Amino acid sequence: MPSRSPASRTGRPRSAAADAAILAATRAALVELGWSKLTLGDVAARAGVAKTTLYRRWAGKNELVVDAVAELFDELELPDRGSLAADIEGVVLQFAAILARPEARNGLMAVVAESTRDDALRDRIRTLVVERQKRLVLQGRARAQRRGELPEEPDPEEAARTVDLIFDVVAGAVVHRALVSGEPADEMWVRGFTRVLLLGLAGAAEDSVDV
Amino acid sequence: MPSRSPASRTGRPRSAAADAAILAATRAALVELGWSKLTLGDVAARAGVAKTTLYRRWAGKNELVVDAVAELFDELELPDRGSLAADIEGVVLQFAAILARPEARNGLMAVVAESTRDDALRDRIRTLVVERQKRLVLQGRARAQRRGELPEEPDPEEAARTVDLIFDVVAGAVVHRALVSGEPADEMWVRGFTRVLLLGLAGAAEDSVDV
Amino acid sequence: MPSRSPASRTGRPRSAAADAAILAATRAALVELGWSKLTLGDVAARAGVAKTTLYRRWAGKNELVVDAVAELFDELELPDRGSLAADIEGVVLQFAAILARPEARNGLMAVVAESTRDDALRDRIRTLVVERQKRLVLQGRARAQRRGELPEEPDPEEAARTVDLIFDVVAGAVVHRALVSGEPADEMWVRGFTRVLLLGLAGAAEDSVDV
Amino acid sequence: MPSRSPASRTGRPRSAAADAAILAATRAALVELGWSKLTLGDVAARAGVAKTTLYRRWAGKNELVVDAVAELFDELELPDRGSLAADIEGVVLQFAAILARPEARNGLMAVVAESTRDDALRDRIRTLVVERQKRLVLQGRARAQRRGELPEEPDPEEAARTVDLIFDVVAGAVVHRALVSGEPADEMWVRGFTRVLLLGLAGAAEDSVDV
DNA sequence: GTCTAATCGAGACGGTACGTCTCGTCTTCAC
DNA sequence: GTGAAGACGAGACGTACCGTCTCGATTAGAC
Repeated sequence: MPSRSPASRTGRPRSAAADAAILAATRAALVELGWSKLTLGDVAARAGVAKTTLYRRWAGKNELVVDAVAELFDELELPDRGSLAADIEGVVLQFAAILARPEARNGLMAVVAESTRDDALRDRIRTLVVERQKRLVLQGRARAQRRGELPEEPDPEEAARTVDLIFDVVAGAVVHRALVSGEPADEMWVRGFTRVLLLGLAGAAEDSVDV
Repeated sequence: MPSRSPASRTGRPRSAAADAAILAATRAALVELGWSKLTLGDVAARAGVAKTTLYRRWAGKNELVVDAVAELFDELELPDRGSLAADIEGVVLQFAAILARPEARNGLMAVVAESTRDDALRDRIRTLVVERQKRLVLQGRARAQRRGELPEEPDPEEAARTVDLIFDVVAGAVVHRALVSGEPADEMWVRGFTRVLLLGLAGAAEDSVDV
Repeated sequence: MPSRSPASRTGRPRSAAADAAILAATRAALVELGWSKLTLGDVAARAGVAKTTLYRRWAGKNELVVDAVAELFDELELPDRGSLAADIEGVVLQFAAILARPEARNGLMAVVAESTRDDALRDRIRTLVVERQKRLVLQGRARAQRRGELPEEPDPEEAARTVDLIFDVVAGAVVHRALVSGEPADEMWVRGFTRVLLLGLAGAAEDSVDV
Repeated sequence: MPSRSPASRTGRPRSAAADAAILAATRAALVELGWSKLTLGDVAARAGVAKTTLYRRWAGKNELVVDAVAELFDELELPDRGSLAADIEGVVLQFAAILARPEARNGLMAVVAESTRDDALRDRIRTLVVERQKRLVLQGRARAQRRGELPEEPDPEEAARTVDLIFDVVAGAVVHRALVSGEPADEMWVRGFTRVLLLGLAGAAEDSVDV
């Protein structure tokens, strides 16, 4: 995901191996040092790469960390546990498990903090992390509709709003539980949370039908 | 909130005005520079104070920023809008308004990120920010019970768990909406969110009675 | 003057124009940047040549600059102004004029400085600059002998020592005047200097005859 | 000789020992590495001093090296060997001995080269090295006048011009002999050079009386 | 009305990392 | 095989902050 000059045919090509080594080194440094003590010089040294190579590909620490962290969330997948509630519980537990890893919790929160002052960075996070994982919500809804647990959505705009709300509530609550409250998002908590969420959504859907 | 040596009777006392000036300067620096570019030297200069004075009172940047940000959330209060739903909507909107201020969004997320690697810092945040604002949930429940909107809680442990869940969901969802999704937590969104939350909680309460 | 591999018959021959372009670019860079800020990458770019080409032909910055500067002194020639004193004054003024050019003064002194730690470089300077210009002293003496201003030298070893002394005194004094004292080596100064030099040499010659 | 802010009474005073350590470290680095490979970071490390301390006191490499080298020439003194010629020979030999030291020859030539592009640097060299050592010429003349070897100078302006000429010729010739020709300025060469110089000056003085 | 001790400002100190620059080499494609 | 292009590992640049220290100058309570 490092930036490349658009059309350059001549000259020595960039080493493909270097990218992977740099991202892995970044995650290792996040684990050991955390975002605020992570230095690009140290990452370069861990990756066995010169500082210039790193700066040639990434604009700075934030972009690098976003790319390194984004890869972590690609592991998420929607398990088929037979019911919508069970599926959600499964993916939420996976999400909590990733957030339990120090490189994810520290790196993610730090770049989110930085992104409050850097719109380009916020877009990068949205593109590489948030929008990318909304696939899970969409898959879950489609599967539940196939099972007959959920009706077809008549209004696509309303449907999109609901997806966003679900994502904000799920991601927000799990992150807050894990990082701010400092309590584990364990099976028991997840079951309670999922129940509230599904009942709330079901109730809200009925209401809007009534109205 | 700066630490003081326990028993010092003699000598020149610390300037009381300096504390306030330093915290205000910290917030101003957060607005202009953000957490990552904020330097204690700069804060000292803004406050018209020597670096030594600052280091004498705070252990480091994180502690200082937590103190500076915590004050912001003390403005929150539970409005009396006649119904539980309206009260919640009101306080969530206030919370969203504070999170729209750059010193709050940036400072808060940065120290949360740091706190993932520093237990003492996480405790400081919990004490000064999170636990301090749970009063809003407690007040809201008490008022709703007086109004008859909510029954008395029979099980105090279950009640505490519910308070925590509410706090995680509310704070997490609003923060995620505002900072990660980058969409405004405006009145329309807050109404939808509150409906889902209250219906979910009500449904879950019925269920647990059944079971 | 760049080094060439001794026997290379096959393949594309080296561009002859490139050599001249590189030396000219080197002088231009000396004027603009001076020796210490001159970079080979910049010279290559000015000459419209790849860095590889430059490194294939010169071992480094010092060798390149010596070659570029040495060409400047080939302009010197002994004018025929009718008398030994006038001839010397003429050539000294020419020398001073070259030393007034920034690429000469800066490039020459810099490589002399470097040569104090690099014997190969000192030899290169001696061969390409110093020995090459001693021709002027030899020509001047021969012409003065034809005119009857100077006697034939009986002792060739003593004659060589005198040539060296003259060269050290002339070159050294003019360089010191121009670069260290920072005063112009103008016609008035040159006349005074030449008078002292010739009277000194004449007196020394008489003495050695007496003894 | 490092620059100091003119009137600063408050704050921690600068370490006096650091100056001496830095200048000594500079000379040691000149011996080992030469001017062009000398780095300020290395000098700081040798002196047991932080880079910032060095940059706080000197503007850059050139200023530092001038100061470090200038101290070397303060060792020069005019010996009393009984006659003007012998005194000159003595001091020239001392000068040649200093120029035989690598830190002097390399450092001096390098800053002279740099000074061709930096007027402030040229003034610094002139003040700290050249003008400072003209005392030797003045002492020598005064002593010779006391001995009756030289007449009193009637015209002070002419006298100053002669001092400058002597300095250019002596310093220039010795430097050229030692650094460019690469031959030793040994006793034999110095005797020959001194004879030419004194005879030339004597002859020129007579001439100007005649005219 | 001292004495005394901790405060205050100022700023130098030894460090560390920054992001940029240039080095000289290497690797690729085009002629 | 040469040349242009440009990536590569290496390492110095000069700057900015770090958190500590050393100063002289205030302060205010204890004596």
